[in-house]
Amino acid sequence: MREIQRKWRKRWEESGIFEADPDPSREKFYITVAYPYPNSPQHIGHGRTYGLADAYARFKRMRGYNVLLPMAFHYTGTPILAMARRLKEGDQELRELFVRIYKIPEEKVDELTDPLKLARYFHEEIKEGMKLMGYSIDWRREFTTIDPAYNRFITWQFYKLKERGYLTKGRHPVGWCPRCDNAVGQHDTKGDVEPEIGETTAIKFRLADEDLILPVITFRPETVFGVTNLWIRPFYRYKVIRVGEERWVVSELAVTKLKFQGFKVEVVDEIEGRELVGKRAINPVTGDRVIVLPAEFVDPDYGTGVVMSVPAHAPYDYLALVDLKRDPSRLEDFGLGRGVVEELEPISIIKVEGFSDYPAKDVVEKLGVKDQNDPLAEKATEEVYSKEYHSGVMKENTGQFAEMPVSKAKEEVRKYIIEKGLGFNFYEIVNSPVYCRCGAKIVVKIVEDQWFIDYSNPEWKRMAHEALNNMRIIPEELREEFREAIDWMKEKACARKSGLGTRLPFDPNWIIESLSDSTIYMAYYTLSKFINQGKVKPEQFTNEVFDYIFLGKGDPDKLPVEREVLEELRREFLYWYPLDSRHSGRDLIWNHLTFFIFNHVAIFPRELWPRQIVVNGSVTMEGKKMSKSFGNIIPIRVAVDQFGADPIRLSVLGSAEIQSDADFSVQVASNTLSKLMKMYELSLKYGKSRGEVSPKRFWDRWILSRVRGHVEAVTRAMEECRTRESINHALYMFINDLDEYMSAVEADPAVMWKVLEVWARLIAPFAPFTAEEVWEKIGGEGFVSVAKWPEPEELPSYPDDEVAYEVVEGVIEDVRNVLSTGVKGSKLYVYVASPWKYELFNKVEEVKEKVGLDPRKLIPEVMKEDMFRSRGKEVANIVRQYSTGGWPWLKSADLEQRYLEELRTYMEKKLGMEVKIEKEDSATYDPKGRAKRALPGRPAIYIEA
RNA sequence: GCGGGGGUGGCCGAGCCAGGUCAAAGGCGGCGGACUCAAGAUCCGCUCCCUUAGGGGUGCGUGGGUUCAAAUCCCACCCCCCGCACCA
Repeated sequence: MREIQRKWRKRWEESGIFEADPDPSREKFYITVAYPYPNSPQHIGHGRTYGLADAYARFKRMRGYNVLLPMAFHYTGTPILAMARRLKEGDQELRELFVRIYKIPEEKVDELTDPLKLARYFHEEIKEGMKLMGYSIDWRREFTTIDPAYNRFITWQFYKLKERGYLTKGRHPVGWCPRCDNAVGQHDTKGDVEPEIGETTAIKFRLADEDLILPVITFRPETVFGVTNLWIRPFYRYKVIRVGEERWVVSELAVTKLKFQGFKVEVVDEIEGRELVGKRAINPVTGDRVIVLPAEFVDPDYGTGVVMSVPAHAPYDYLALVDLKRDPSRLEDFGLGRGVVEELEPISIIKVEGFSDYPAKDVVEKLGVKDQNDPLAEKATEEVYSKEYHSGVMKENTGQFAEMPVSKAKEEVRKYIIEKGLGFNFYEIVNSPVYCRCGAKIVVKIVEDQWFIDYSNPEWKRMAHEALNNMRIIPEELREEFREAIDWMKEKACARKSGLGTRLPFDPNWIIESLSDSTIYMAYYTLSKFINQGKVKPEQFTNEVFDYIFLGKGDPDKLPVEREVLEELRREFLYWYPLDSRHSGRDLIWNHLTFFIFNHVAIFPRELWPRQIVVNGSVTMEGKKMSKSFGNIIPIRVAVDQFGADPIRLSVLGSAEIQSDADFSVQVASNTLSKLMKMYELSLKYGKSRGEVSPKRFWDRWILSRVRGHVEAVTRAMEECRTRESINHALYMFINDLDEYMSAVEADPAVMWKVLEVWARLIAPFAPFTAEEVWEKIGGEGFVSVAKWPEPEELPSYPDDEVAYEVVEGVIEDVRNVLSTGVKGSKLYVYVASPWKYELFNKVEEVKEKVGLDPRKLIPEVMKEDMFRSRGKEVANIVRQYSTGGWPWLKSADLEQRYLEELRTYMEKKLGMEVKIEKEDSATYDPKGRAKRALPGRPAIYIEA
């Protein structure tokens, strides 16, 4: 197998059969797959999308299209940087992964601390894997997204977007590491945690007797009406800061947060939390005086380090209050009497169906939460929140918000607070603490001047919908999801300060991020060939040149590219565009694929909008999700070495239809291999037996007819990328039939040759190596990869023979059924039904066109004829049986009898009994009177010892 | 919550759009047999319950409905998975 793979890889490469150039005489088909991100090797999971695209490309190619399938590499972004850095920092876990799972030599790993080397390394690794898998890619068009020419292309794209008013600038919150002074994404955090940013409302509580403000933050501004007290950490030094004319008390980290969120703050003093304990603060919304109480659970790193307490509706606050009531002695340390606590009672402000006035209390009791440190408290909080949010209504003690549903009040109260200057917007890391790899806690920074692509633009959305409506989506079920995705799109931050990629031309501090520089690159493949061939220099790609190539604008004589080359570029682009099929994984619907639609409609004219999107599910490994932690990721190179490219291709594409997850299993792969080997061996045996196919025997006709059926089925299925069904027919069912043929009868060499000749072509999109080898062995011309796709018409059709086979199989099954009851016998009598029953069946077939299969209508209709009416009851019974849907049957008793005779020895062999064919009407032997049970397609049987 | 997709036999999974040959493809697992000294691989048969001459019952998340006929169509309910971004 390895030898075969090597051989054909080499021949394909040398012959250049997958290199596609414009050819106006042929219809083109342009397919692209999402290019890989080279920060890890390719594994079996990638074989899904690439394998499908390749099989589809090969199929289309064989159907006569001039097919282009190019490939490039996506270097843009930060993960490559982050990974190289981790390696440099000596991350053992990562090193282990590289060495043990990715099988990278130890000494090589050290070199990969350089991000570019890392990218290049995996780039080559992935490319090698693609070649090993036999993908029919035109490598002349390869590029990376940091190539100067590509950068120019992206630059042009962004000029276009700006020109059309699709770029905007604004404020935007991001996760930020104060120590590294940089934006932090998931891959920059310890444990790869995505920092989730939430918008909270900060509410300013002013001390009653002092000019100090305690700001508190909350996700539930509407609960401000239920505040009973504030919590402060007693033994912690807070900062006193000046903000405008006001003096605020906040924790140290909060000072940083406020700065990053655009506040001008100045630290003027410090104050110990306990100094504030016992003081009264004014609830700015209600005007209530609430007491400041000490609580160790207050985390100074969360929010402002001061929190408001709403015991009626927040389980944590309720629990804290209960604890304090249970043991008020702690308060004495702060010079507070017990009375202070005793007078604190939860204030109910929300009514919820099925709960008392104090939902927090209800849920805490229901779940049996012990105290504030009980992990169940989190769950309780979620439950209360969700219940109140969705079905809660504000009570009459909430002033203008009374009777408002909580979900609405939340927004209204928040607006009110901000408009009246009683508080402000504050962003917080929801899942804090999240740590940067450097160890610092991540905060939220409001980035000013952030660039956005404005996908919220209604006119743009309308065009995107239009494009979608004219596009074929495979599988069709996902169209709805695309619709949603388009509607849901809003401004997308499209640039960041670090990472690899292209700089924003009009604001070079920014680098275009990776999802935004990969939306229309399919157009660029039509040009990259010329760059790689040296026909054009990157510097020659000016905006005006692109305008001409892609949009046909401008004066071609005034451009820095020779007229001839320029026209060639334009022709090349116009030949391949529009894109015929875009392939990618399911996870990219909500970003890449939708951006792909948006950007195409933004930049290109209607006639160049993409025609089709194909989306596939992922791959599991022996039924389990692939993940680093399971250690079940097999790099492609390792897998190919172990199982062979064809078996991997077949088992991944054959195990699931497009929308669901495929599974890779070692067992299936090795079964597949042995099936392929079997066909290969047959090609050795029958490779030279080409001859005229003149099927005289039943089995010859049958196998040819069946093969024809498989050709039809695979062709139909592949047009819709249904690889599972295709492979089922092209491999499993095909071989089953062939086995049946060969075991039933001595194979006819000419028939075998023909069957193999068709098979090699049928399997070529899925198992190209084996197909080429078989093709060669049978003396096929050229490469099977570019041979003509088989047409059903190449094979004869024998529907009667196929029906006869099913009838006989039915008989065999019935006999086995009877034998399983303990009956023993060595002779089988098979009785063919009387001719009048065939006439009855014919009649029913005819009548059912008019009245359907309803027996109540069928029977009277049939009874109109005397010959049936005279057999009244029997006919009624038969019709009733048949009206359950019917079964395959041959058109006449003679025909059925002839077939049964022809297949008599087959039945004898299968059943190990002597078989006699009799007629119902003239049975020579029928001791038990079975013959009368015979029906067309269901001969009666009798077994005798 | 909103949006999308689903619930099928021991498990995975087809079938559902176009209702009838659906006790329901295929695979895995299990059982039995052939081959083998043996194991593995391979091949053959069985694998819901009852019955034992090709029969019957139950059955495709739950409950209703439409129909001569429902895994498939309609309604309601329950449950599960995925997405909700600035990140590849």
